Amino acid sequence: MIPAVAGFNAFRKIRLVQIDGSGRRIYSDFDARYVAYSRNLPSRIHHSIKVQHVGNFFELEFKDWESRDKWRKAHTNVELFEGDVTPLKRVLADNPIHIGKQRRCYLDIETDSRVTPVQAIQGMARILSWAVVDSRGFAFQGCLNEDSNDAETQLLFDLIAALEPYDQVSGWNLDLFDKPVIDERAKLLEVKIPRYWNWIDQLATYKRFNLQVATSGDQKTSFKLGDIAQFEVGEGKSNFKSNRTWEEWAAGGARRRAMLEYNMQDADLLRKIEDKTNYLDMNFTIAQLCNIFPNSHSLKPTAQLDGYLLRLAHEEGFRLPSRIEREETEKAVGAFVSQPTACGILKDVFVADFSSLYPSIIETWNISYDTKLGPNDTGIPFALALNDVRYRTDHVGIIPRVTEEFGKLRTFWKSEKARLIAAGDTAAAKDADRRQNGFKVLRNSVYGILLSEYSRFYDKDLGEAVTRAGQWLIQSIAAEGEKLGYRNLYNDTDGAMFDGCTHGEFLQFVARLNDEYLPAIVSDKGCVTNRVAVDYQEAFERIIFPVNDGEPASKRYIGKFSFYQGRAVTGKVIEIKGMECKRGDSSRLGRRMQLEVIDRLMDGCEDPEIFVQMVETWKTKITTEDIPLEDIVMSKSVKSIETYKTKDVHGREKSLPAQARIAKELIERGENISSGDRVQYVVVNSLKTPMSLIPASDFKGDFDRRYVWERTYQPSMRLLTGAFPNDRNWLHWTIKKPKKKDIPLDNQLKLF
DNA sequence: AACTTTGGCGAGCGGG
DNA sequence: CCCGCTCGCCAA
Repeated sequence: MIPAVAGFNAFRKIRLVQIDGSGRRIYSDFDARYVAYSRNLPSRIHHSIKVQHVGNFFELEFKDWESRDKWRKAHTNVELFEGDVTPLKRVLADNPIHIGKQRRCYLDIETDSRVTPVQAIQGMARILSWAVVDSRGFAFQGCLNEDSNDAETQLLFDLIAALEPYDQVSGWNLDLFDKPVIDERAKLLEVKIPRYWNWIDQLATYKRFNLQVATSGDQKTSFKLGDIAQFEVGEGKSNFKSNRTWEEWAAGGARRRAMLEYNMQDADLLRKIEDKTNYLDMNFTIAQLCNIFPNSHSLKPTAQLDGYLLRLAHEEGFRLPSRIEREETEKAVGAFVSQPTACGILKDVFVADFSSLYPSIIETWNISYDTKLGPNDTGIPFALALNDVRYRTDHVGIIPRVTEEFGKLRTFWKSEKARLIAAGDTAAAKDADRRQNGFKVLRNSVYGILLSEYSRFYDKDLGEAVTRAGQWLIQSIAAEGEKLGYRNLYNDTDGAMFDGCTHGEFLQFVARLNDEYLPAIVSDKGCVTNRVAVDYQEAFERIIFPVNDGEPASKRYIGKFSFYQGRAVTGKVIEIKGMECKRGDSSRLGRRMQLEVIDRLMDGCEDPEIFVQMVETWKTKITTEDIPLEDIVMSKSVKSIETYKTKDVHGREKSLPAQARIAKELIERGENISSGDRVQYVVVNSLKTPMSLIPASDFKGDFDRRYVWERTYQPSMRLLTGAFPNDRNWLHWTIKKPKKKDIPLDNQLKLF
């Protein structure tokens, strides 16, 4: 196996990079090949297309990307495989290459603050300084000597030299700022940037991996480096004014040194964040498992699965479908979600969960592009999917084969982890843990690519076979529970909640589902092997669904566990789903008040009067006292400004949403706000339509107190209505006039 | 030579 | 006052 740390195009060649014993790069070149595979030889092949047998396929080789593309478009009737694959991906799939360990560094640059960030990424700002830190903490720095092209050229040369010993370069918002700035300046100054680095955006990496871990709303209000560093490593940025880099650089002496220090501090924060989170390491592990280089692109599931599957296909002599450009894809139906069937403080609620529902369905029904039967295919044994599409069962399909493999590899690395921990090898155990988690990530992303229009595996029949089976299974076990006299409270996708039974009864129920019921109903559909199973791991001592407009809401609840991860719980273990306190776009005071209410409710307080007092206290505080800015600002992310709908359905002009109006204003002032960035604003008058707002940075003390109270109270009100639906009129403390239908007379509340 | 999915909630906007 | 729509964010 060749351990390659990087690879890139180099004029009709693909150049792979290896590292020798003394850390020097060794290059090996491969032909850049533009190929496609076909089962049959298409008639009248032009002589410029080279054809040869490869396994059971004909390999068609074209002279370049354009000619392959043109031929594909002109011959859509010919079933071509892997006809989209880039030469680099081809080399990685077809050769005994594995992704070598990366020598990683962290990079941050400072640029001329006199031009806007938007202009800076167009190449209009000089780079004033750079800082590079590596995993061991070794640091390097460069500073512009004078305001001239020659000096900046030297600065870039020095940067290239500093990066030279590394393979992977990480930076915060690297893809949307530092990298484009460097590229543009290098182009302008005619400096050639080597191609052998894997550039990875640490912000994008953080966002991707942080999605999976439970976090509070407070942590989600900002993804600025300083705020994330504060949260992860308890260390913020200094008070250097980053919008005055030019002045500080120009002043020279101590002020210039302060700028350099600030620059270096940021680069070092990147290292500290990684040391804490290991997200870049996690991504490297996944990239390595998939035979792709660990750059920003490697964060995407399509890239990961493509890398893994192209290699597997090459090794085993099958071929993957070509990715085709689609106009637009039809929407597929997804999971089943029910509305909770009860309100109040519900006690002793039991949860049955399907383990790895979608992968287990794929394996059970053998759902794959290569097992799907057409309406005219007869005489072949099949499993019948719930969308009436049949999947042959006489061989295991590629897609289930892969989910199964991911599952087995995960099990293997889990046991390795345990073995290594027992052996006292913590470093290797950590690595094993990353691998088991990597295979979990990969296994769960397989379903996504069946319904992604950008994926070579897109097929609505495959994706819907999965989701409809899921709907059918969850509804089936919900009905089975009801047959036993349990009350089915709520279901979402793969989990069903019941009350009206005991722990022992529920254990038996779940055992019977697994031993008899599920195997029987699945076998009825023609499935040969059953991989579908439910797990009983959680029970709630109490659970509350919030209520809005008299209806309990789906996707939201608070609960206190009595049984968690398969074990009895004695302490206070709380679960909060979907509530405002977990959201980064809710009001800070709303989160605070809601957490206080949740805390009391979960402590077992069932006296509404206590909560009435709590509401009164909060209301007095908010309607009379001073409130700091941080409690008043709203924070939301924005998309790129052109993508907002400016017209309503009748074609009339309509105003943009609040966050977009603020973003637009900030962009006009020259700030660098791009898709995914968050903006902060204060509502000055909520009675106007549209509301009057100001950017948080303009705050001088003027804000709408009524609005702040509504945003604070509503999240708690809905929970209190859920807990005590008939004891109080919780609308009493709202400021906007209550609607008639909201007056909570018993006969007007549905469902209970 | 680059984009995992659908379901659902609540805020805000504006028309009828 | 009600409703349909968009948007951001979360559950799975």
